[in-house]
Amino acid sequence: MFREVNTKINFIQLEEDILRFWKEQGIFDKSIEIRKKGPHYAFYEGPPTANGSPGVHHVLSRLYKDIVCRYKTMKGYHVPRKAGWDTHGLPVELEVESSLALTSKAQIEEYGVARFNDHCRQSVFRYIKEWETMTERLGCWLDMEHPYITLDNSYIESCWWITKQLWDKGLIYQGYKVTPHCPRCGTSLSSHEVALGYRDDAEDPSVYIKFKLVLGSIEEGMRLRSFFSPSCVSGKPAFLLAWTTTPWTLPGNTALAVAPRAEYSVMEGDQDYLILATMLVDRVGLEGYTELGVVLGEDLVHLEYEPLFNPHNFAVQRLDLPTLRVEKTRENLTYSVIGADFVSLDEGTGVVHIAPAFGEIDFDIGMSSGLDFVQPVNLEGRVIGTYPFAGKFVKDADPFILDDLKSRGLLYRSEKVIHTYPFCWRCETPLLYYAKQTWYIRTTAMKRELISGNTKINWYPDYIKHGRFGDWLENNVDWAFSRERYWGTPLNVWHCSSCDNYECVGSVDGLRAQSSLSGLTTPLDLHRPYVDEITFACPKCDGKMQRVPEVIDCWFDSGAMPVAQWHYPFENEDKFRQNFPADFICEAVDQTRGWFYSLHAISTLLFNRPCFKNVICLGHVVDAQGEKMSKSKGNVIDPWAVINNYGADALRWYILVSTPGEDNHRFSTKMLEETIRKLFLTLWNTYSFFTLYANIDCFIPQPLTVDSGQPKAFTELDKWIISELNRLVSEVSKLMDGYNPTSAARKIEGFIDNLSNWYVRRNRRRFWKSENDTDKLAAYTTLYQCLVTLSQLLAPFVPFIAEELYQNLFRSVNPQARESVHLTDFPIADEAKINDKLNSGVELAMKISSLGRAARAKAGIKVRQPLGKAVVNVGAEGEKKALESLATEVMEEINVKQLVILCEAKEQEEFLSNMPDYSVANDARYWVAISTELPPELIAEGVSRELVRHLQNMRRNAKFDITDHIITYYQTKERLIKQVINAFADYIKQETLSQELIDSLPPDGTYGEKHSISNSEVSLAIKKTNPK
RNA sequence: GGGCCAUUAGCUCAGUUGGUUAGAGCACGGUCCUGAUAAGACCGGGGUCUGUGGUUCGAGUCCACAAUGGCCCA
Repeated sequence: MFREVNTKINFIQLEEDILRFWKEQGIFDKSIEIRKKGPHYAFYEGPPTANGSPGVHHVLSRLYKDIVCRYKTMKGYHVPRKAGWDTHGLPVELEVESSLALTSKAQIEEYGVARFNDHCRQSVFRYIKEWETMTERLGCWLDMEHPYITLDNSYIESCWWITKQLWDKGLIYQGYKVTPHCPRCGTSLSSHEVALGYRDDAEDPSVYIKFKLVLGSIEEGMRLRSFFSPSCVSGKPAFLLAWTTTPWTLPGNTALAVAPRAEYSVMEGDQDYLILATMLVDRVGLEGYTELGVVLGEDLVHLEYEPLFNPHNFAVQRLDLPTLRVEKTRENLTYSVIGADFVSLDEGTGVVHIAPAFGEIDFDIGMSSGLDFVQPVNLEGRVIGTYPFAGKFVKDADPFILDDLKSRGLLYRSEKVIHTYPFCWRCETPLLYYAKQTWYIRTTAMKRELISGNTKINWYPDYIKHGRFGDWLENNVDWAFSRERYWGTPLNVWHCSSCDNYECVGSVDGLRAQSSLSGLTTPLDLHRPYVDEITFACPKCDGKMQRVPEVIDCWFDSGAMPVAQWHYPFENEDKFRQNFPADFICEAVDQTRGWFYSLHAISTLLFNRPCFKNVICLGHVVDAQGEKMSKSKGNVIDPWAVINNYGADALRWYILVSTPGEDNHRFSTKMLEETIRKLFLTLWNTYSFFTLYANIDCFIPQPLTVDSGQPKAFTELDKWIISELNRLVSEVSKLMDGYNPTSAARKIEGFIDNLSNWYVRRNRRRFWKSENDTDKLAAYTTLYQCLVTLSQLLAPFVPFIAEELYQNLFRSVNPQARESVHLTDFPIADEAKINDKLNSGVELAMKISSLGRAARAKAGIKVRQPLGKAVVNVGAEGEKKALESLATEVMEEINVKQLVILCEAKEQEEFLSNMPDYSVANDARYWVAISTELPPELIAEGVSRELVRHLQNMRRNAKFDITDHIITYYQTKERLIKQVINAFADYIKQETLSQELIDSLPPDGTYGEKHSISNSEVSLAIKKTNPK
């Protein structure tokens, strides 16, 4: 006997029970243990940043990982799933900063780095707990008891080993380069962090600045000379007109750039001359100026101009590039005009202000052209020196700078502009492009290997490979991987201030081996500030080696996980080898530049090979309107709310089925509810239907094949659904092997629809008929096999409901059954049972039935009223045969006594040209004609069916049990009804489980109703024969 | 500014190598069926397959350009 299954189901309760069962019996561990001898399938968990509660948008990748790993496990693979937590980084620091009300690095240091980092550690562990609870409740199996945690000493030590490897290969260098710098956080941002903070509506000054030409620098013979003939030299001054949106960079100006090939106009006004690109004269709009003449950009190159602010006058150093030597003070400092390809003639003036201290291009050209380097701003973004606006934050200094220039007649025009500008993604401070020393990994040295390694990776969807990721690799730049922060893996480089020697130490033992080591604490904590205390003797000069202040980018931490999760190479060499490279990883598309890249880069640099073979790249979960979910918009959906209302399976299935993985997932609770109705209730009702009747008949499942037992008992429909089942198994396996769970799940949904709405509906009679014959057994066996196989097919997707089906249907009656559906082998399709002809035959039968019903509806004849004949056309002999073998089904569906199938075109035409009492419905290929003749015997039969229907409804209204036998009383004046009851007595009795049909007043204690059938009144009453 | 992806019914999505009248679910109106079903069936309204050009005997599908949205990069 199967446990009784209520048609009303509380999925929440069910899931919690199953969670308990898994936990108590250690099913997850067993699922890995029993596959130990199977082929290994390596999975890498992309560590979630433990810096916030998980939202429904985090569920997506958790889910896909779980589905694939569960599937592979059932396919016989050994799939350990080590959890991981990304615990370092600026986001953690920011959260702690705000909780401690600290607002700057100075305040953190005052507060104490040790205490500060302690808070970071605690904050992280609080969130990890939340993530664990959520993961478990979702039914995502992950070994969270043995996770890798990036803050562990062992993890850090492995990171150190990696940097040491790269150091030894000469792939790490300290560069003086421009990086996007957050003056508030006091650190550089990686390009992916910068990308998070672009704002399209940033308002900035848009100013035109006049740079005074040194007319004496116009040499004899230059074209320009003709415009500034001796008379002019003593007269009006000449200016180059430049445009900028960052006035605060002007004190750092050390050159102006022009496009050598472009034409520049010399414009004459009352007071002065202005020079700018001819193409842009109209755009700039020079009122009161007339064009004096045109020269080429190259004619301007090498001209000298006066700096707006001579740094020497404001106590700011002037350095030489590329040597960075301090230049001597010069009173009459002038700078040169240079020619450059990048000068755009789309906006501005065609004269570009160059400040190598700010801006990547500026710095690069400074390096290559040997410009001066003037840095008038410190790392907090404040102006230094003795400028009138010194001490101000750069953006606040802008108006003062402009006032200053205006008072000196150097500001041509000042406007505002709305444009795109990057802001710090966490604290919204405007980023400054700032030249400073940073540690780099020379990824460009391995660019070719990065690209060729990528060709060996299977991307899902595949266009990421050559699109987003491929492009990213093609445009690879060195990885700025140091951060001037506190909570991170400390950069393991020590510096000797005496002889400027740098040493990279790749392990704790490596430190211990240094002479005169001091500061290594017990217990060991490799974080700041403790690690900063570690000093040792310089092997070159015996000076004191001190660690550099930087920590490592946390993307480096996560990218190091293939190595560091095992504390390789210090231990676990076997584990590392076994799990490298990964067979499968999966994250959202934003990780192309994040984790996907850091994994690939580190692996390529270390081992010259990719470290993952297959990667699913998911879209994002957005709200029902397609908007990104974010705390600030307030449209984040709490996964707990969804789970507590609908259950984890519902959430899983909805996310999976509603949208293909790579697309954005619009999350709508309304659609989720629809999903539940569509799949879960259909499946559940089929399941409950089966157990209900199987228990009534004491069905004991026999060997589960269609051809065992009594082959002749299996009907066409049995064979059909088994054929469909095997086709489903085959398709689902193929799709899953191709990492496409969404399509796989949709196939299952289609099958369940067929099973419930065609197989079960068409076969109901076989289940409730009274004889316990082989036909009935065949029906049970077939449905049983479908449900048991479904439980296995569904297991990776909706592990809870799958477990319920399996436990009740299979394990309860099989003492040897595996303890859980998740310990079973994924079904293998029996290709021999897939009968394509039969499949398309049934499809045709469905089509014809549907047209038949349409034809009846047109004629206005209820389906319950039997009709004589239906005539259909088919295109080919094969179709005719297929339909003939399913004629009974079609005839029952459309309730006709005879089905005529016309195949020959001639027959069809003949029939169509001469059919008096038929109603026809058609589609592009087929038509179905139904005879509308109603002879008395058919009307009588129709009445009998009306009677049966009313009696059935009465049974239900009277709350009789489905197996209760009854006695039926009737009273009517109509002869028709009486005749029908007599003529169809056996039929009525059988259908309604009536032992007798008595023409009399009902006795007391019966349930009665009055009905009108074809305008004939009848009173009916029913009574159980053996009321309890 | 550049790249990738998407755009099919009111909504959510299918649509195979180009080939009959472009489909499904939800929602709406009507009818029917039903002792598993909160389900299902049939009919109806609802489509310029985002637009414009091109290739082709034939384009939702291939190509180019454009628009809108999303993501990524600057």
